[in-house]
Amino acid sequence: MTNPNSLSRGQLARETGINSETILYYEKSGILPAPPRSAGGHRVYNDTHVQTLGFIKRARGLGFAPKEVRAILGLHDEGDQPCEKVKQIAAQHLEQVRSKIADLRQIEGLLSKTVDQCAVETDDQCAVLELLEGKDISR
Amino acid sequence: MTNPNSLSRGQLARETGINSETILYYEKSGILPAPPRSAGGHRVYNDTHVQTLGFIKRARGLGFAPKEVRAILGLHDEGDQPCEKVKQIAAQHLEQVRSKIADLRQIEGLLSKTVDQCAVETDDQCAVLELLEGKDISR
DNA sequence: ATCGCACCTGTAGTAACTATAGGATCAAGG
DNA sequence: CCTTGATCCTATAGTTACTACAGGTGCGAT
Repeated sequence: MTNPNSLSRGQLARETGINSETILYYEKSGILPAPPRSAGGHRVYNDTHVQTLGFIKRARGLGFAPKEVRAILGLHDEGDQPCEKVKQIAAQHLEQVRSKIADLRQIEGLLSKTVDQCAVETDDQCAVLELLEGKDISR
Repeated sequence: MTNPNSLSRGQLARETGINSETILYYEKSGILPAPPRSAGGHRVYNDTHVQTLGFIKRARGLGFAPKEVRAILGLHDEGDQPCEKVKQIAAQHLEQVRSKIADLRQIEGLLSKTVDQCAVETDDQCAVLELLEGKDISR
């Protein structure tokens, strides 16, 4: 039973691998619904919170910005016709991911070339520094 | 003369494309040396500031974290034998870039597959949502 | 000399958390 | 049953890297 239906914040944190302070923050920021409370005022979470946090974690893991996650979760609740909008958000995100990959590839090429060059020219001047100083290192 | 030797903060901002408030912030955070002042207390920048800001901008553009930039600039000043340390920072950064690319590639694959699938299965359930809900979409 | 823009300092806001302080509650052991 | 220690509560502050504002002064152009 990895899914008991009554957990404390600490248990929820351990269950989901999300920092227990972060859980409070998620509640404050409206991304996680406020759970019922015990007589003494302690939060009592259940399966749906485990699921929602899992959703958030996976989405963040896929690089969706918190804003996007909020947007998706919001749609989820509204019920309208979420698929279209979710797809739209996902497609847009996919584009961002692709352009980020392209950027990083370029950076990678430049950096690796420079670091290699640094290994060759023993001392003279640092190729990395030259790159950062805006010099043309293509020689 | 794209490089006059006496510029105001606004001019420096325009010259480098860096927000003029950010220039103040860089000074406070120790990444940009404090310039001399005019009689009335206004900052008077010069070429070296233009260069340093350019350096910072390029490094940030290459994805170096501000911490790393500070580290590199610090070495620059200390003079020790910067090349080795700079190379080390750059190589480490390169590794990070590469692993980020790998992560993003995986995300890209998953997302694009899912979005495509979403285009096919007209309505039923949203494939993107199913992915985020942790279901196995590989079918 | 004056007008208005740019500058000054200092503070607050932003996002997304993380951490702390001081006090209350819960659950387990004696 | 009652104590004790872990966990929880709220509220506030710190973090990073900026951005924005407020209220007041300097600077350059007319």
